[in-house]
Amino acid sequence: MANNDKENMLKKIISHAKEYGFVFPSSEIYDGLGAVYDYGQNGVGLKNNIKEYWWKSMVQLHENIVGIDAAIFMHPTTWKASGHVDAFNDPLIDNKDSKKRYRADVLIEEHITKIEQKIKKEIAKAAKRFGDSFDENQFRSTNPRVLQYQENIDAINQRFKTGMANEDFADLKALIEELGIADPVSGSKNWTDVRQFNLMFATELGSVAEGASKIYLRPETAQGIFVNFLNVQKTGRMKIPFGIAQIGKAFRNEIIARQFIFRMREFEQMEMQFFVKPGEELTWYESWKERRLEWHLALGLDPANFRFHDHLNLAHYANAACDIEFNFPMGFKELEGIHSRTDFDLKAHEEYSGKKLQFFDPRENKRYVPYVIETSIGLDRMFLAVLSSTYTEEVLEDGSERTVLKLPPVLAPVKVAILPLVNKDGLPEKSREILDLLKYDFNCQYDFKDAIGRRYRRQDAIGTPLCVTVDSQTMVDDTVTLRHRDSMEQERVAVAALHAKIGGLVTFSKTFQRLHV
RNA sequence: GCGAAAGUAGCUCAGUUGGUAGAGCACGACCUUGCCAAGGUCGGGGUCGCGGGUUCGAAUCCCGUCUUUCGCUCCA
Repeated sequence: MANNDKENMLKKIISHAKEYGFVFPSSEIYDGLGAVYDYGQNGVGLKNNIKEYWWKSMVQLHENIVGIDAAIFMHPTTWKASGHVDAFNDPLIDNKDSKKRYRADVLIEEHITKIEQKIKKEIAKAAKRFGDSFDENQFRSTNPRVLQYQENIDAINQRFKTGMANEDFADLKALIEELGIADPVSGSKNWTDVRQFNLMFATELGSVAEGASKIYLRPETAQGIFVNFLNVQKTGRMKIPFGIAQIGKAFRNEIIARQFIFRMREFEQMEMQFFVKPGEELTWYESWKERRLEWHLALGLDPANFRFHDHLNLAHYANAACDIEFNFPMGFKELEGIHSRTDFDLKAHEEYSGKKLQFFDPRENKRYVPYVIETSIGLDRMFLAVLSSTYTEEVLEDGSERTVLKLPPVLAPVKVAILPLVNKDGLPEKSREILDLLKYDFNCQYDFKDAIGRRYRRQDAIGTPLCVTVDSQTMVDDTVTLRHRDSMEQERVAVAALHAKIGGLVTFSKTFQRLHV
């Protein structure tokens, strides 16, 4: 029941997002493209505001954090150093009956091992029979059964290696079928095709004729920061501890990418790598954990929707790691990761590039590779978190319903709607005057169509926090009604006071004051 | 990739045993009017996901395919 409600909630949010121009399926007129989405006219506003909130809170509010914007393409060796090339190059095969997934190369290697065990058995038997006079090498080269086995192994091995080298997955599958390899769990021989599971999208740089080199679309933005560590540290005269922030796209060829914009093949990350003195990393790790949660809560989102999840199985590069999880419509899922990455990345880049990536500490007269605390938040996930937790269906006192996005005002794509009560008697002209007063500082929308109540509801649906309504009294005393989205309350405000009043409600300053920096 | 469900107008859906594709909302124009959606008149919009097959005739039956959602699986 609860699951059904949640499922329906996600569906409602998806259709609301589409209906009101927040998120569209990519290339929808061609039936869409799996796990790729486009942000619409309101979505881009919300997304940009989330970026701005993050960027300013990092770069503008911290003297020791600076930003960069690294290219999506990077030198191929980057991904060797980071471990991405080797870690994700496995040919995979699924058993259709047991639904288990295996590495095709491992299945074949295991099969070879089995044959080798048969040879060992033969040798053991013969050794028993011949006693001290037994010569293993001679036995191996003369015994017809062992020779047969060995020939078999050599044939398989050759075909296996050729198949792997040429990435001939069809032949690897044929080999598995010919050898009669069965699923170790179910005994089934009902296999799918062999597929390469490579998380990175590859393309060619330069012309093929000149010997094109394979380059990848970055699967994470972090490496762009690590390879620029020295550039930024030297040119910015940065002293440890300091951070480098970056917002940018990353690409992962997920086999299964689902759940709306939660897991996409093209997504955007907001990352900050904080470089610290070795030994101090865990203190900074704790500090950033708290500060990142604070950043979320400062928006006024319900604290019950957030929780920490500490990693028990740490990745090879980390000595502490946790997620900030958010209560999405699909349940609590990772929104942001905070990782103590040690000196793994910088050390790896030192090794592969041959360049020293170290910081010289003049006070201690010592040089060291800094340790790194990473905070990495998925922008699209943040977008979904904000959208899903602020989507509200309300029943009003008179029994009517309204759908309202209770977006934090700083994030709302439209800050103010300017609405002439009637489309005559000089009200449209007056409304446009007021629009000109506000539009340079706030994203405004002008709407004269339909009854005023309906126009309020339309603004509610896209999360506009404020509506300015121009009526006949405005023509007399130069005041307007200011209508508040969440309470639906109205107040009379002088046109001259409007700009300051709105500014106090929709700009970042108040939100920033809740941050400890 | 496996399994399940779905695909008809921008949205939500109806469409009888196979017989000329509909409604409400939304959208546009005009009229009326105005402080919390759904007054009036007129209008635009769909080769029913796509491709085959059966049939005199297919949105409807059959096969294939694509896409989406959910579960399994995966997620440095």
